[in-house]
Formats: sequence, structure tokens, C-alpha cells
Amino acid sequence: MESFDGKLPVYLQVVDLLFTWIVLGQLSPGDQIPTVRKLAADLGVNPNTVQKALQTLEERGIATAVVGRGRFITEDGNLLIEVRDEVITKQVAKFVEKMKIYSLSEAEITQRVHQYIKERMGD
Amino acid sequence: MESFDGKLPVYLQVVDLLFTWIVLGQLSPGDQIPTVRKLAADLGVNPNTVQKALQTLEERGIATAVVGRGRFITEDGNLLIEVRDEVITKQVAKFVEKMKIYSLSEAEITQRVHQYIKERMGD
Amino acid sequence: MESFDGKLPVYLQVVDLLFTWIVLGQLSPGDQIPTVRKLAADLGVNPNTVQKALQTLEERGIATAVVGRGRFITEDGNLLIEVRDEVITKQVAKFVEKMKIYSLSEAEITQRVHQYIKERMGD
Amino acid sequence: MESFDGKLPVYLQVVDLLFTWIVLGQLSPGDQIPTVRKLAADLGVNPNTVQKALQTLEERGIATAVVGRGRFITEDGNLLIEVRDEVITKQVAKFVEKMKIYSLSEAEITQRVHQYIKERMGD
DNA sequence: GTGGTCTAGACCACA
DNA sequence: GTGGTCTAGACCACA
Repeated sequence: MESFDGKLPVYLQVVDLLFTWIVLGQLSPGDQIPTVRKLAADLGVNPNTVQKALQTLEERGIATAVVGRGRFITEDGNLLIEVRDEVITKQVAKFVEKMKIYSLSEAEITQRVHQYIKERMGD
Repeated sequence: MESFDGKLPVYLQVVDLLFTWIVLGQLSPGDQIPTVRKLAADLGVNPNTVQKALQTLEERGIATAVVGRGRFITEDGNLLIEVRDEVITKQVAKFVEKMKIYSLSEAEITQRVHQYIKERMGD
Repeated sequence: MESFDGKLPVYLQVVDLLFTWIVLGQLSPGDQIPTVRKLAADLGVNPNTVQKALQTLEERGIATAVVGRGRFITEDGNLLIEVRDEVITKQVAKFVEKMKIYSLSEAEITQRVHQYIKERMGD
Repeated sequence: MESFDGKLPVYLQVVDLLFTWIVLGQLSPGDQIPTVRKLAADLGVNPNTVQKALQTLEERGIATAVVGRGRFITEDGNLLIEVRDEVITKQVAKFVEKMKIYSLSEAEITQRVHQYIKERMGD
């Protein structure tokens, strides 16, 4: 996984990735999650790291392991909405903070977003 | 350049990086830009790639090369403001498009940004 | 490219050559330009050098690259007329300046050209 | 002599070069011409070729060999004026013919030269 | 030392 | 196959 280079611990990057898959609907309620080995291979990281990431999901009730069957996404829609909200908030935060580093005032930030959307309205 | 892993050609990533330095004020009007060789070494890319990136800046009048002396950022403040605007717009676009992939309506996007800023007001 | 021996950078000599081909009508609007590799082989220069020359043409809108298809001369006749004018002016300038080095006055230069043409009238 | 690549026989190119030196005043009446060996070395051609070129000059009375002393440019000013005229006419011819290849009418050629000079008047 | 050019050769995406 | 990018490494002119 070539782009695993941020400062964030790799296992948390894997958590973020799984969250993103959920938000994008690539992992829906009840879906089976790829096996640890497959994920590890696909992402180019250590299976232990994937294991740790999946445990995080389980602790939050987002995934459940069924011995001998595999791991599955929860059927609990509210939990997934929570995940979705969390992912979006994180992105918004990241964006706003970056804009602040560019010395934009908060008013300017909203104004910029508003303007961009207005200009592109209809796309 | 460890984090150079996007799909964007490396030389355009270098252009983006230099633009960011300008926006952040780490490169001010009249400043000397690090030498081709130094940039190449620091970023872990080939000098030719850096050269190509810097020529892009020159074509836009943002930098000027003086053979035997080095490269310098233009004194023309308007050009730099243009760069700043461009960088910001690109970031806003990236953000908005990502939000749309998450199936947020345009109203929701502005609302989220607005809300985040309001909650953090004072930080 | 045996006769590529001037002080002009090779890639600019290639640009000049392509311009001349356009002026001579050997490259007409819409025509496909020989491939980078063919040009490089024919001229005895490196493909990268040809690439650089062709990019110069593109920046001026004289040629367009279609990845996987090839490069084509613009259909825009005005641009080509511009090229033609530029090539001719460059030749005239070169000629006049050389004549000045030979200590000919400007009046003598025009007189010489005029006389040569008059004597050869009918050729 | 890297630029010895035209279609003209090399010894005639050497003749042309010597003529040019005369026109430019780099070889004045009575001046000693560099030795065959020096010329050959400087121009990167065979001494026999230089020899042949110098014989052409001698046949026209432009240069004289003095055994044991070297070769000298004639003191006869008229002959040198003739050379000058010849060199210039050759250049004019070359220029006009090239312009004709570019499909310029004779009127356009003189017009172009006239215009270029007018625009640059004062340089 | 600094930017500019050039070669040789590789790998990629698009068609 | 075609254009586009990139590396490694060399050589040049200017200062």
C-alpha cells in the first residue's frame, strides 16, 4: 500500500480505510469483510496490523467475528451512520485546519466553499 | 520524497509543493529558491524532474532563473496572490468533491463546514 | 542530425526544423507529425530532446498530442500563418544582421536585394 | 571544424571562410595568412584540403606564396573589393532563393527587407 | 557552484 | 505502438 506514509500509526490508517469503505457503501450492513490475510496482502502491511485494526472495529461494535465463518459488518444502521458522521467530521476538520494554516479567516473559509459550490451548481 | 505516491506526475507534485511553500510564506517575493540539486536531493527525485517543475514556475513568471546565480521568486506580489488563490481553490475543490462522493448534498457540505467552525470558534 | 552544429540548443533547432516544414507546406493543418521515436532516429538525437521540442510547439498551440494516437498539426490556419511569418522574419533578420557585419549600410542592403531580383527577373 | 557539413566540397567551404575573413577585415591587404598546418588543425580538416583552398586564392591573385616566408594577402585593393562583392552577392542570392522556396514573391521579399530595416532603424 | 541541455534507457497509461 | 514521465549521469556556459 504505497500511500501508507502519513504520520498516523499504520493500524489507524487501516481503520480509516475501512471506515471510508463503509461510508462509500463498499462495505454494507451484514457484508463479509475480506480475511485478515487478504487485506494484509492487498494493503501491503503486516497481518498483525490488520488484526489490530479489525479489533478496533469490533470494540466499537462495527464488526463482528464469527469463528470459522469470518468477520461481518454490523446490521446496526445507527452505528454505521455514526461512522459516516465521524469520517466526514474528520475530513471537514482536516480541511478547515489546512485553510487556517493558509491564513484564511473562518469567514473566508465558509465563503470560499459556498462560492465554489455556487459556481459549480449544476455539475 | 517518501509521500510522493499520488497519481499526479512527480514534477507536478513538486510544482504543488513549491506553490504551497509560497502560500505558507516560506518562499517570499525575491527569495532564492533552493538549487535544483538541493531540492532534488531533499525530495528524493531526479534533478531533471525538479528542473521540469521549476520551468513550469518560470513559464508562469513566478520564478526567474539567473544562470550561475540561482533561481528567485518574483517580486510581483499579484502573481503570488494568484498562486495563493489557485492553491486554495484547488484544495476547496478537492474537499467538496470528496464530500460529494460521500453523498453529501451541497447544502450539507456548507452546513458541515459552518457548524465545525462555529463549534470551534475561539480556537 | 549531422548538421546540428550551431550554438543553438538542439531542441530549439528541432523546433526551427519543424517550423520550416510547416512553412514549406511539408506539414499541413491536421497532418500527423512523425512520432517522437521516428523523428529522434531520423535526426539522430535523443527522444527526450524531440519531446522537448514538440512540447514547445504544443505550448504555442501549433501541435496537439493524443496519447496513444500521435501528434497532429493544428487546423488553425492563423496560427500557421503566424509561424510562417515568424520563420521568415527570423531569416530576414539573420540576413540583414549579417550584411551589417559586412559593413553594408541599410540603403545598400535593400539596394543589393532589389538589384539581385531585378537581374534575375524571369527566373 | 564541426560545422563543415554542407553539401559544398570542403575545400570550397574553406575558400568561403577565407573570403569571409577578408570581407570582415580579419585578413587585410599584405597580411600573412596562417600556415597550412595551423589552418588545417584549427579547422579540423586535412592539410591537403587547406592547400587546395589556398591555391584557389592564389589563382585569383588574392594570395601570394613566398617560399620560405609564408602566404600573404594581396595589396591590390580592387581585388579585395571584388572578393567582398562576390561574398555579398552569394549571400544575397542564398537569401533570396530561400525566400522564394517559402513562396514569397519578389515584391514581398524586398518589402520584407525594407520593412525590417525601417522597424529597426536606429539600432 | 548554478542553471541548462542532452543522452541512454526504462516504465507507464491509453488505444 | 504512441505520447508522457522519470532516473542516472554527463557536459556546457556563466559567474
